[in-house]
Amino acid sequence: MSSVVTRFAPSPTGYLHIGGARTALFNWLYARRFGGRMLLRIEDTDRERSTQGAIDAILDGMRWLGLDWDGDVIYQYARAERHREAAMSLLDSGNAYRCYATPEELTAMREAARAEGRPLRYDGRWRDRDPSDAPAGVKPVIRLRAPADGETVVEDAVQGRVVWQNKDLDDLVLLRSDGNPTYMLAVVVDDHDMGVTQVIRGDDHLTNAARQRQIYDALGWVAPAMAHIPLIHGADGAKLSKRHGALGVDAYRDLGYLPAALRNYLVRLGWSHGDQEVFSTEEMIAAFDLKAIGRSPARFDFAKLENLNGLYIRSAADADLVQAIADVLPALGPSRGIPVPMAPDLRDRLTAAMPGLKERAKTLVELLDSAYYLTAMRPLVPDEKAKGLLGDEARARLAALLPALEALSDWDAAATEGAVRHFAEANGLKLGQIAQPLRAALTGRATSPPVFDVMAVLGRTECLGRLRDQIPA
RNA sequence: GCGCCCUUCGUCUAGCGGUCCAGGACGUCGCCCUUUCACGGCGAAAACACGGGUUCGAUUCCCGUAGGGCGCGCCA
Repeated sequence: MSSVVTRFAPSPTGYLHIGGARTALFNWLYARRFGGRMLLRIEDTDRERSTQGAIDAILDGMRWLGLDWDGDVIYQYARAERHREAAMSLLDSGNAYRCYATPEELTAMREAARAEGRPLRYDGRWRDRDPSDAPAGVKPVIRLRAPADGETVVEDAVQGRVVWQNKDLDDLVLLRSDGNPTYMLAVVVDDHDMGVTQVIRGDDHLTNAARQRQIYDALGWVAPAMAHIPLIHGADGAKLSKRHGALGVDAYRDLGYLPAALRNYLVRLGWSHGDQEVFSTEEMIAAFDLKAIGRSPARFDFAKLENLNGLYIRSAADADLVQAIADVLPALGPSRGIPVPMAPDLRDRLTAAMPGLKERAKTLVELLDSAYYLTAMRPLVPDEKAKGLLGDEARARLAALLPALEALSDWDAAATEGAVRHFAEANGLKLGQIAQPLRAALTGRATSPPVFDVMAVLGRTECLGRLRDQIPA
């Protein structure tokens, strides 16, 4: 009874995209669910395209999402010698052979096949050829001598039993002509050596699973259990591209999404647990199950993510939200009118205003925008809608109200509300007729948290000042 | 072209042969609450791709068709 080992194995050729993030999440949940470990392996055998920047972005993305891995990060390329060994042993056992076909030759072969409507597969031209035919000066690749007949079967935890006829699978390259392993070989050797018991990855790898199964068999190893999860599509149903939501997770952070909300959204994309929509991390771990993963691709829906994010914002602690804003602030740039880093007194006022603000924001960015009134300098510049609320009549009312506010000894929400309500009653006004101009004068906007709460946060001096700014001379 | 996979409201999904004139959530619309906007509450419209079987009975099982996706690299 070996304990569960999963792995997340991104190739460092770009940021951690949303599909990769979900794959990581599922691997993480599965490992946590069964008290196992999740390993992280960077698949950097493509020396041309792998970059340190991408590695950093992936690691940062996972940390931000709260997905930790067990043990050290494993770099696949560092294990190339071990992969070569495996290829050589396959050569020795007759399960692999040298192929001297040049890249140009193979391209021509594929083009001819395409033109004639034949399958685009390597034709095995060196499979049984005598080594003495080897052309001089051509460095060979090493190919797997895959079984020609019969079938290859993958028992997939999500896809079920999937069967390929071996005649439809060609002899894949194990070792390139420069002696470096291919992905197909490296994955098999690494998963085996790392003791991986459960592979969970995107179903773009399903065909690879069959070919990898053949390598396992040739090596005489037992293949890990497989689970191929459906891909995430864009809102239009087409493959997720940069045009849709295929942003790096760092972009979601900068858009003002909370990691917990993104995790919750992602886990419900393709997976379900009855009618439950909201999951704490603990609940997710307790409920996660490969069997409940669907087989059809899911479309990414920003509206639902936003809704969930709003829910997480509303239920977050005020201080945590202020900290979260402080954290994204540098990425948002100076255009928000808030100095970076945030001054301590602003932090305090933001925290005080948070109960009213968080109720009406779906993202941290909205939260920040709605805090405009806290940071705005006198005299405020009202936006168009606020201007509409500050006509001559409204400003005259504010002028009439001013003395009552000035006379207040206590300045809290209850006191100001009492004064304003009394004023409205005495003048035969509906509360909105005075509260709305008040809001516009104090916040420069037509919408805000409850205006008496705003007044309490802003304080007497600032409020009276902003009111006088609007009163006709 | 060949192989594999998929197909329930606009979207994410529940459903594992009768409980389904199909349930939940987001979104949309309406009403209520209300100093604005939100939140919250109540309600509405909205789906089993199509055609054959199997069965007393199919959303559920099988086979086709159509549509979509993925793969077919000395990329991963």
